[in-house]
Amino acid sequence: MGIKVQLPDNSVVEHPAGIRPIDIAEEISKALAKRAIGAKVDGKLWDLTRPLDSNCELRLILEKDPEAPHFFRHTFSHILAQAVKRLFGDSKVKLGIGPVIENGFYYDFDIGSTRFSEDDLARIEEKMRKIIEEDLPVERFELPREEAVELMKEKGEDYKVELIQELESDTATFYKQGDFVDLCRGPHASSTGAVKYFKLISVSGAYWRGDERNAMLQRIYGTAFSKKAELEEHLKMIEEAKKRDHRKLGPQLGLFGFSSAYAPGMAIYHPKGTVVLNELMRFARELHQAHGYEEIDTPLVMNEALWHKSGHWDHYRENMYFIEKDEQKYAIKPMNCPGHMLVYKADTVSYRDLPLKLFEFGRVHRYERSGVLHGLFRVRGFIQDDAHVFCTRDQMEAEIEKVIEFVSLTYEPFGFNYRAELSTRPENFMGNIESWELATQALKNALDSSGLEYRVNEGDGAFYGPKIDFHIKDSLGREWQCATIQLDFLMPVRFELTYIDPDNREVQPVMIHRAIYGSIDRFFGIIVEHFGGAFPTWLAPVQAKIIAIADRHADYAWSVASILKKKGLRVEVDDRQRSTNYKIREAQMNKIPYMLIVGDMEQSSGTIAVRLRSETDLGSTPLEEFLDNVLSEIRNRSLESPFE
RNA sequence: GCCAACGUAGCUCAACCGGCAGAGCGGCUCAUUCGUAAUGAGCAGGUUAUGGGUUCAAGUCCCAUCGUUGGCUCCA
Repeated sequence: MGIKVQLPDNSVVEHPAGIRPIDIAEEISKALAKRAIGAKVDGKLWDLTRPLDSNCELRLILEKDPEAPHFFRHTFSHILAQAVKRLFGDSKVKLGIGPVIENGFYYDFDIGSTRFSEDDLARIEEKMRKIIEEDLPVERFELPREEAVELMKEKGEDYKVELIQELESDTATFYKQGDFVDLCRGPHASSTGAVKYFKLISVSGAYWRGDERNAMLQRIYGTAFSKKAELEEHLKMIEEAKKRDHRKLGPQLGLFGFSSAYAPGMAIYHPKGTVVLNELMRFARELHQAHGYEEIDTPLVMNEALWHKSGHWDHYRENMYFIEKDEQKYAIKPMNCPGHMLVYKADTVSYRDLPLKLFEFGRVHRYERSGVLHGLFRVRGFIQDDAHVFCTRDQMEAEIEKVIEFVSLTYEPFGFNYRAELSTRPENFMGNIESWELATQALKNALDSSGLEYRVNEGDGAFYGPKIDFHIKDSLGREWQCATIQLDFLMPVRFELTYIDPDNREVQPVMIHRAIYGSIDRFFGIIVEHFGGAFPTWLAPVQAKIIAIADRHADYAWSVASILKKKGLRVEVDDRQRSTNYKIREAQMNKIPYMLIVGDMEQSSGTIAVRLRSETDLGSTPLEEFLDNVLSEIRNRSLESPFE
């Protein structure tokens, strides 16, 4: 019986059933067969050696194809498991799961009370290289569920047994390479010799199936690429990321610090960091004012009763801090919404007042488990640029569109790429399905008309409403969640919010909860890493450093400083008795945008010698010319210096 | 919270098998007056995270606490 196989160039070849993609590749050319790592059959990833048994479309996956890493990374994870079994004993090692992840793979192991050490990684790597050298063929086979369970029981693979028993299909797929057999959906490279460049990265604990009630397994992470250069670039990127780490740069540049003994999880902003924070807030404030938001300020500490009413007591208590005084119980706010409710309710609202937009730089505190704290990215106290838009149902979609536009305006001066995610109704939702449908559709429509790239996360919304999250891609390609737009069905009900409609009836408003920076602290951390500490001039804590060459230039340096300061520039004078080289080096390492060097020449001609942190030396420049350019650079919140 | 590693001067890191806590940078003082990434000399700086234990002797070994770092479904 023949089957018809359609190739990407639309040609169709006929072969007997059972032919393998690798055979077809060889028929086309030996070289092609050698370069192929896998195949795609009717859109599904397929092993090169897995027989084709019906008419299909076939595409070979070469090293350069985006699907290629899936094949070899998955095989790497099996080689890792095989190496661990060889080193620590087949019967001692129980396997968890070993999937492909971005840039690499991992495998979870249960090896009893033994722990992998960092040194073990080198030994395991060595053993892996040996398995690659052995060039073991990777073979796929299927077993009926019962037999599959038998096989895994026999091998003492308790976790695999659990997985098979939960399978939906009647058969389980296995892959075998030499003495190693693993339950696996596949696909894989066709032999252990077909994979090349990898490195084991780290070892850590991981709960079986990510549930902390389950056993703690040990996870080994690895990274793998098809080209050596790619692997090296990835490793270099990790190094680069370390250099840009805001936890390192922050203290180094005098921006902020942490007092782990006295305030774990709370950032302490020093003068320079506070300048940046204030600039971020000034920018946000300008935008909010221009877009019809009214700024408010609500208390940090409010009576516990408020939090019962808002529902936070029921749903968020674990993350809240409490205080008792005068036999009254108070909570430190973890969110700003209840405070905003009080502002809304202070007056009778007319439909003419809508949309009503209340905005606050709200400082919130949330208890986070010690293990999840991470620099400024995950803290226990932070400031949100938080606002609530109250509007009618008819206004809802237009208002969401405006917020999406607002996100783009806010991110523009930072040069970020970002994308959105829409999260829809979860299982434990509140309210009725119709409003959920309506709201989700409104979010979707607004996203569609924005032209923004977005992904849908079904069932990932908050219990009180659907939401859009925005993820910023930084200069190293890593993503961070910042802005969020959430519809809240719960709060207007709990606080009995109303407005008076044209027919003089009380109607419940729609409430949109949104933050653009999200947490200003996290956003700060992101831009520290994004710019590697070299902030655009409008954000730089010190915008210009005036460097006097010798003592006799100090007065002139200070007079230049005073002129610049009067124009609102943030300047410092360095008239210390150090060499010019020393002072330039220091300013350079502090990533100050402009170094203004003044000596005899400048003093006599009333100029300044401008050096950029990019090391460009502009030479003597009239003060006016410098000022005009820098002031407009700052006013425009430019990313680039006008002198570049 | 859980698993692992770690915690020595402001920072980066030494201190062998348990035997006098040290260096560079930074800071301060003095000399030097310097033209685009480090001038030289000197001085100060420590209850080795905290608390307990073992020992003639603890930064080092043991226990506890606190903190930091990497991770804790990207679902065979």
